[in-house]
Amino acid sequence: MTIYAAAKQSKPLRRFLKPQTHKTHSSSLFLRSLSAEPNPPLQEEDDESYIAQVVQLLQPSEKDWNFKQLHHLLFSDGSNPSLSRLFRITRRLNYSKALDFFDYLRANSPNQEDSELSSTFHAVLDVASREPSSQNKLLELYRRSKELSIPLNIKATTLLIPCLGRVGMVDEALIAFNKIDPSCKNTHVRNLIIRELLKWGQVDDALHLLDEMLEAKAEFPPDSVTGDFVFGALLKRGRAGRQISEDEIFGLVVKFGKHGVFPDKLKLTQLIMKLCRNGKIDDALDILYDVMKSEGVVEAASCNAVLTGLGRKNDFKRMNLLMAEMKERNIQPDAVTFGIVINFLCKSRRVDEALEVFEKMNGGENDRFPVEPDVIIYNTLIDGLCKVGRQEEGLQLMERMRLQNGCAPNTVTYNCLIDGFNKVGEIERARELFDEMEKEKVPPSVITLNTLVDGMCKHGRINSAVEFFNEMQSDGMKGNATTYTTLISAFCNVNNINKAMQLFDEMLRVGCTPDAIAYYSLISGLSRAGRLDDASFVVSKLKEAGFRMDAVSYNVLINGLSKKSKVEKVYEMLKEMEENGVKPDVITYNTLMSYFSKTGRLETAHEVLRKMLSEGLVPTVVTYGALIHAYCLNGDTNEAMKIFREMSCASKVPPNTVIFNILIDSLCKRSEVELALSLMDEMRVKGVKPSTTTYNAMFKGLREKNLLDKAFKFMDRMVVQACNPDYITMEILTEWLSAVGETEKLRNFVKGYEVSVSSA
DNA sequence: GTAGGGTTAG
Repeated sequence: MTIYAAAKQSKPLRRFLKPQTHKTHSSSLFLRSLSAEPNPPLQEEDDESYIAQVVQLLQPSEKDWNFKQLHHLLFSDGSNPSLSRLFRITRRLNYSKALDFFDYLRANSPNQEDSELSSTFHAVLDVASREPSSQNKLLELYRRSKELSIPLNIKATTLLIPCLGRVGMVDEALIAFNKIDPSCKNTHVRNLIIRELLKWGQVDDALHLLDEMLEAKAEFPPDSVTGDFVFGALLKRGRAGRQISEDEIFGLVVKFGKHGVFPDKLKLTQLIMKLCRNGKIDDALDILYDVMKSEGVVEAASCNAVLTGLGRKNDFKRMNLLMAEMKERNIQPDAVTFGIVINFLCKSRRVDEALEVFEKMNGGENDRFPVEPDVIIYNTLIDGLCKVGRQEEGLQLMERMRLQNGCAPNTVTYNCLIDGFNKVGEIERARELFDEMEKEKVPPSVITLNTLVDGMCKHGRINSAVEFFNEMQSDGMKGNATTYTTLISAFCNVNNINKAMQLFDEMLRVGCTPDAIAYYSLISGLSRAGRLDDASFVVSKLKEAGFRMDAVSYNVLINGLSKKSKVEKVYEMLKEMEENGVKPDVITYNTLMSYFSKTGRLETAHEVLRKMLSEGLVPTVVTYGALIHAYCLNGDTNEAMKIFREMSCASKVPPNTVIFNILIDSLCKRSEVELALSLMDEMRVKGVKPSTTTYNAMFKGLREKNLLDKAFKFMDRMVVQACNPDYITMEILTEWLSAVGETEKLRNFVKGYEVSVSSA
């Protein structure tokens, strides 16, 4: 509908254009119009001939107008013609004539009123809007109206707002809107101005006007058009102006709902997705239930969006409630709905429940709408099975897929299975599956490549991995950042830093852009290898590439630097962190504390602890470990024991094996073996498992006091607990037991492990 | 629906 057609339908104008037919009138006009029916009313006939005459007079160019006759026709009885007549005359002229006529009226009309000017000006605008290059003409007219202070009526403003908006003169549009009489500000004109305000990012102005419309008893409430573009605007983001917060979105949707205006199916789903993405699941659910209750159209997609959000929050209870609600309201679940539930169960390692849902979805007796599982659902299940080590069942499910029409295994299916066999160390089976892909004409992807490369790396076959990568490359497949990161990390882990660096260079050379993870991995590898200059070089490259250092990467560097006692550099790093707005975390503080503790700087360690607490960070078992270690190294086992007692009761951080090890080692070294033994008991009582280090410390202490029986007891316990001795254990025991002629016991000890290995 | 990464104490 054109703007003109819309105007024609609105009431005030119709009153001008049509004969008066008010039933309460007993005037002659009323009778005449009645008697004239069904023929055109006389009034209109009169108007028509009058208008035709005036228009005729206006046909020559302005200088040739018959001003006398014109004046006579227009103003002969001393009063101006009706607004309706002027409007209709003007609308029959072309743009330039209309403008001339308007100027003539302004100059000559004897009793000039705002309404007359406004109405005629509106007619000029209307003419302009239907001519070529209407945009420029309207803008010109707008400027003119300001220059000459011509008041704009609602119709004129309605025409001008979109035109001003189009060229970004949104402030002017708002001024024009504000000048309209409040009682005329109908929904249509409000829609126009709000739309422009939103378009140009003037969110606050828009929301303010919207609020007026959304009031409970608003005179001009929102309509479906309002809803349409407001909901649309709520979905867009990152455009000019401030962001509309999720809370505002929720509030608006609710208020629209109170006026019976709801987002359409698609927008509802998108709004819900947006809310869910930002953690506003409760709001998303509220909106969904609102629409359901108002009997709006809700389809599975909207419910699926909420189900996804609930799944992410691990809220299985409400997932079930929503599905029950869907059933009640006859909202048919689709494959995606089942996929979400199955995926949730698989990711929570509840694979058997996932399989139950799967069996029910198309075969269950109580389901009115059977849904065929699709490839994605099969793949989800196969991945779920593989992730809990049931890759054989995964294989069976793949066979079952082949039996279902249109559900052939694809690349993802194979990738999941290959990863499954990799994770349990069955590299050969993984490789066989890869070969099977070629036979089955399922193309491998870069993920297939990376999965196999990772499997080989994780099982100590880095060279095979490189070889395989090269083969794939000669087959035309390209690696990506993940491929290189996998290999780089693998080489770092075996301390082959040069090879790692070489791969990084290769990655750049072949035009594969490293991502942040690639940089982080190399930085970590270099730091751990003590090559801090190389590490900081890579840091500079990371920054050049536009990535940012995060707390973890700084921690890696700080740890590396403190291991090399480069304290000044550590402080430099801390300063840089602050400058870059990266807050030190618990691990940063723990790293610092353990460095100062190890180097005997107890006071500095305490200072770090104070700072950490003042930052609101909660000490962990590692924090206590560092502190206890510091006191032990200072020879103050009493204070160490005091902290040990405090940590479990006051701070509720239970000590772990490492804490006990520190204390037992220190006590044994100070010949307080009895106390160490009592800690061993405490470990048993508290269910903290001793490690090889624990036993080694204990054996050293016991040897000093020659407490053989106790040593034998611990040797038995090590065997029972399958706690493997290391070379230190063997050194202590061999030396001690040989010296006292108990080599038989030592032999049995070693044999015990052989037995446990063979039985396993 | 599938792949890669880095941090602290003995």
